[in-house]
Amino acid sequence: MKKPQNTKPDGQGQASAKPANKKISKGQKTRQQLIEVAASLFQKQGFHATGIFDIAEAGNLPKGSIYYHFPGGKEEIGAAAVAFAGGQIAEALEELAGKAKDPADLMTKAAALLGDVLVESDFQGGCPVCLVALEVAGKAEPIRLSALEAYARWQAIIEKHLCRFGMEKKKAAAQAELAIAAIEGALILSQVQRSPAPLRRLARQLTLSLA
Amino acid sequence: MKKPQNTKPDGQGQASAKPANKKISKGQKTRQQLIEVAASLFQKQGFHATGIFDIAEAGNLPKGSIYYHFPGGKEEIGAAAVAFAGGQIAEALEELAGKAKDPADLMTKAAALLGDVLVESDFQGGCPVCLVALEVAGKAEPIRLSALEAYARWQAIIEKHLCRFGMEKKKAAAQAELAIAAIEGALILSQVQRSPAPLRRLARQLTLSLA
DNA sequence: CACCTTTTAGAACAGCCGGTCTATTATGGG
DNA sequence: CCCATAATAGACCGGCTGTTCTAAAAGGTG
Repeated sequence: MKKPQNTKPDGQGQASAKPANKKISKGQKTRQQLIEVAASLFQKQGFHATGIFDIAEAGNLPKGSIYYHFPGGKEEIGAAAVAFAGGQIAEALEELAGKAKDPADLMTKAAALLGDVLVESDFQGGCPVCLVALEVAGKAEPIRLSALEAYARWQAIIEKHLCRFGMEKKKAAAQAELAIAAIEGALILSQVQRSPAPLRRLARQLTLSLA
Repeated sequence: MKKPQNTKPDGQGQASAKPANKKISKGQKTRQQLIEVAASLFQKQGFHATGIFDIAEAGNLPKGSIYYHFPGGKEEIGAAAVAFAGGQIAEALEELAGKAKDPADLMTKAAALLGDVLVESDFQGGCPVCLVALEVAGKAEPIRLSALEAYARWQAIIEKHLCRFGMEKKKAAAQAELAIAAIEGALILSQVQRSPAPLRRLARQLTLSLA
């Protein structure tokens, strides 16, 4: 985790002079693609087991070029990937929350979704936010912050949903936090057991405490 | 993860001929010590971020000697460390279960214990079982099995405790699984938030669903 | 087309990692 | 006290890692 500095694309570069942002300069597109493949790799293999080379290869780029898009190195990629993955899950959760007919339904559907992803990936696709955040705990603040935001957002979505079905705000917040923790934990159990059963059972059990 | 082979201490060596097991051959003691320091390092830094050298150093041994005690290399150390850490937590849990005046009390005390460990380690000491297991998911079966056993044991302890307080077996099993998942998840939230609050709130919330 | 910027290519590097090997030193039963 | 064995010491290796650097190509605007 050194501190390199390139002929910088400004990180999120808003202020280039001449041939700049009409829409999204090719570089931003490449950067986004790299974030996506990185998120996928981190989810399956974890942060430390995924090399810069792996990410570059998956993005069809020589590994040296990675540092053009991410001057901050692996840490910057990690933070971006966690933020992206967290956002993806938030979006999925929001969609489910919109369609669910009640909180119990939401829990069941969310657990089912995570279980499906897990099974389809041969139990490699757990929660990327959790895995990466724990791996670098205390060593990469930007990554922690990305994870923090992801969890807050998920919790807010569930909390809002609970409120919508008549739960008072205070209780909803606590229940939402329990739901996030329980699902996260059940995902781990499912991964370790190589079975979606824990996730399924948890949804049922969580539902009971919601009644 | 290669497959080395030494002039073997038989892994758990029961069958040496001449100068063998009166009590615990010094080697077994060293091995145990290595497992303990490895477990501690894995808990704080994770599996991949912890080098063989780190473990050797912490055990006051040159790194080459590690392979005398663990012919299976890092994977064997990992499996042993996870099993050990899992056992330690199980023992602590059993002690708490013995002293707790009811299930709610057990949850509260368990969460408090984990929270204390977390805070004292500057939020580096999460759950080693979870972290290591996720890091090597799909790549080191022995480690997965160690984690599996740990979770099963924890769950059994809680289940038994719930039964002791009058819950029917089936429901107790489901509640115990929820408790494990929720605590595990809350530990992650606490670590990411750098605050023991999630763990504390979860214990309260879990208690409600127990009533 | 000319020209400056953005972006990619790919080599190079120092350092570390897991693992192996052999020589040496403790250990402890006979 | 002897001697086989257990255990430690420490050098060594090939390979990989994150990172840096410079040169070339692509891109797009005037």
